[in-house]
Amino acid sequence: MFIQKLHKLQAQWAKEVVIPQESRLTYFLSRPMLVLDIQYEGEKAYLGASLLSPNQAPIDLIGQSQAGLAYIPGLFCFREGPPLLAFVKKIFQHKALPRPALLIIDGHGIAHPQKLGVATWLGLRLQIPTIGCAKRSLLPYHGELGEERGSTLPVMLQGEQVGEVLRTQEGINPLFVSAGHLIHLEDAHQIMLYLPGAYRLPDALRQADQLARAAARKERLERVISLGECEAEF
DNA sequence: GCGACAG
DNA sequence: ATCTTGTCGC
Ligand SMILES: [Mg+2]
Repeated sequence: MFIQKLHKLQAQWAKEVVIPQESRLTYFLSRPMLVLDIQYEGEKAYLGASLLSPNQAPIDLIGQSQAGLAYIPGLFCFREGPPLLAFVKKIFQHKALPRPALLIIDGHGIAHPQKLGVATWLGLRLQIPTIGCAKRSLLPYHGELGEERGSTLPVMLQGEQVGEVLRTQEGINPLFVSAGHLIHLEDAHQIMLYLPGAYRLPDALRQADQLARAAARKERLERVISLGECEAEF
């Protein structure tokens, strides 16, 4: 069946994932990073992004594309991957925008049954470091998470830690962080805690979500760069 | 076999 | 994700 072929593709791609041993935190924190999210209206995909550069105001970006497959848990990369890829490529081509050295995506990286979440998929396609940040876990985890900000619990897969449950604000439900590609969990952890914000989700993710939502409602936005239609590649 | 299951 | 107002609790 078609679904089985997609699983096989994921298993094949998972072999290409690179999780470095060394930290590059100082590098990541000194370069622009792009935080992404999507909203849908039928098959239309509306993209929103916050481009963060050190000591500069965030740049708001929106765009539109077409959803990939219907949503199937575990095969999320085939739905959101293509539109995200088209959007990011267009951002890279835009000569007036700084080129991000890291992408943060609303979804999982390798904290996935096949170690192929949407953040990993996008990292592989672009060969750029990516972090997956989800609001719910796909994999089981156990233990008592501390109430203070920064508390974590490991998310395991076949004896290997593939992600973490991370409390970003005291007494607030945690997020699920995992490396996507070309970065390790420790750096991803530090970066998620470094991102500004007083709520469960870092401000940049909230902003990306709101931008995508505003784009879906076709609102007239100021100080937002619209990249228009982004042709999704299968 | 059944239920769960990122967005 | 989306359909959608008020409402309960800190
Ligand atoms: Mg989302």
